[in-house]
Amino acid sequence: MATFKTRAQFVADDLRRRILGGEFQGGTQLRQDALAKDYDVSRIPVREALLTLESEGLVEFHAHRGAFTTELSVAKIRELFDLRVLLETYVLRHAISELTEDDLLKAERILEKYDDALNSGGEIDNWSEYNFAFHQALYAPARLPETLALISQLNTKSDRYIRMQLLYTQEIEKAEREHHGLLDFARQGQADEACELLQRHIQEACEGIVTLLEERAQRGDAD
Amino acid sequence: MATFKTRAQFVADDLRRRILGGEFQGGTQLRQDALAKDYDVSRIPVREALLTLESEGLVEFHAHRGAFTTELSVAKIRELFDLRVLLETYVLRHAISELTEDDLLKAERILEKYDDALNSGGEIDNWSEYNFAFHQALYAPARLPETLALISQLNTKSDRYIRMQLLYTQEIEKAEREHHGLLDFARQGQADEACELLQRHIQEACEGIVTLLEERAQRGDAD
DNA sequence: TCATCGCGGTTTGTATACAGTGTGCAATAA
DNA sequence: TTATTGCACACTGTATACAAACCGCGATGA
Repeated sequence: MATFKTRAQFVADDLRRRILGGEFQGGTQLRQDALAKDYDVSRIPVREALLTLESEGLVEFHAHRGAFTTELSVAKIRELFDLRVLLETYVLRHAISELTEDDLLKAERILEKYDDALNSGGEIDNWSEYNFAFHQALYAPARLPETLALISQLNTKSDRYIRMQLLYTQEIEKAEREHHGLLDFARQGQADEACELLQRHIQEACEGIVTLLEERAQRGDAD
Repeated sequence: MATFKTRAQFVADDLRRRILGGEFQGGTQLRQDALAKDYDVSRIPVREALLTLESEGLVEFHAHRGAFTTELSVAKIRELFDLRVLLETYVLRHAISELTEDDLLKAERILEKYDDALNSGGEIDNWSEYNFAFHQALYAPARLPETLALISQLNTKSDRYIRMQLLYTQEIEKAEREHHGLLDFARQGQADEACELLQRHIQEACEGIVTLLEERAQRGDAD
């Protein structure tokens, strides 16, 4: 497991972080030469990293023109979040019927760490990771690895927008309350209630993002 | 759109065809050098092709050990088909509420072509393509491109097993009848009935594959 | 004025060459 | 005989070098 990273993987991981962190505007071209100099490697591992990111939906290749960061339309964002509702409620329901005490403890521990981080100052950067880790922990007992991989894929694609919303609105506390609610329902085996809460949790986040994007579009903002 | 293929894309497309066609046993190593000679290109485009196929789930990379074709466990196959049911009934329901006469005609035309191919002899090789084209045509009116992309991904991953089932059992006629049934329900706007049929259609194919794999495992077959 | 063509520079795509890692076999010792 | 070490080979991962495609700008002509 501790298989040490190849240069291409390293570049892919770091570039993913930078893209999700909002360092590039949507649609900007990622010059292979510049990236190669950034990381002090040749263009080969850079190209391979970009291919990986393409498969994750973060960049797009155009033959002989290179790689560009992607930008999602409002319609696509809505579609992704609808898919998340479909897949995540599906897997949550399966998980709840298989939950052990140990699973609950693990999820709880992540939630606590996240609470601490929240109280000790707004470390928004890795909030996104905590958030996803909590959801993963809650879903893991379902033992549906392919499904979890799909969910992970959808989350990666929409991650930039989730972060944006958290930066500009103060919805973290709300998300936190809902996470506690999810865990409580799960502990009591109330699958229907948990799924309903999860659905609202995802849909309201989506609406928050959409209104933010539309406000921005109306102001003609580029930043 | 007629953007001409790069060598890497060409290799990826052909290699995908070969893998899905069953040319390689699951788990066999794909030597970059050998493939490069096969296609008379250098190893660079071969590596990029393999990376693309990795993102499609057809091969797996192990650092410093190369690429191996994947093999799915029965549990994973079941999981993939369950996901197909979930996503395809979801998108079919959306499609039916948006269907135009034109959409129906397009789907019908594909079905007819497929009927012809079936009557004029068992061209199983591209049956798989017809099958997927028909489903896509039926789903297209939903206008959910991200969802269709996910469905396409799931189909690619399970394609090898679908072909295997078709080769060893005589289920094509059954699938054909069900396709006509789907189209009829769609035409009449009977979403519930269509989704139920679709669900059976997918689940029974899955069971066929699973029994085939289990028979094979019991016989200790390698081929 | 505006469209079209062509050319040079820039950037991507690919071949070749080299470095680093894993693997298997042989030699050695217990 | 069996376990272990070390070496050689094979293959992957990456750097460098070259070929080909795109893009922008200026010249040319209607």
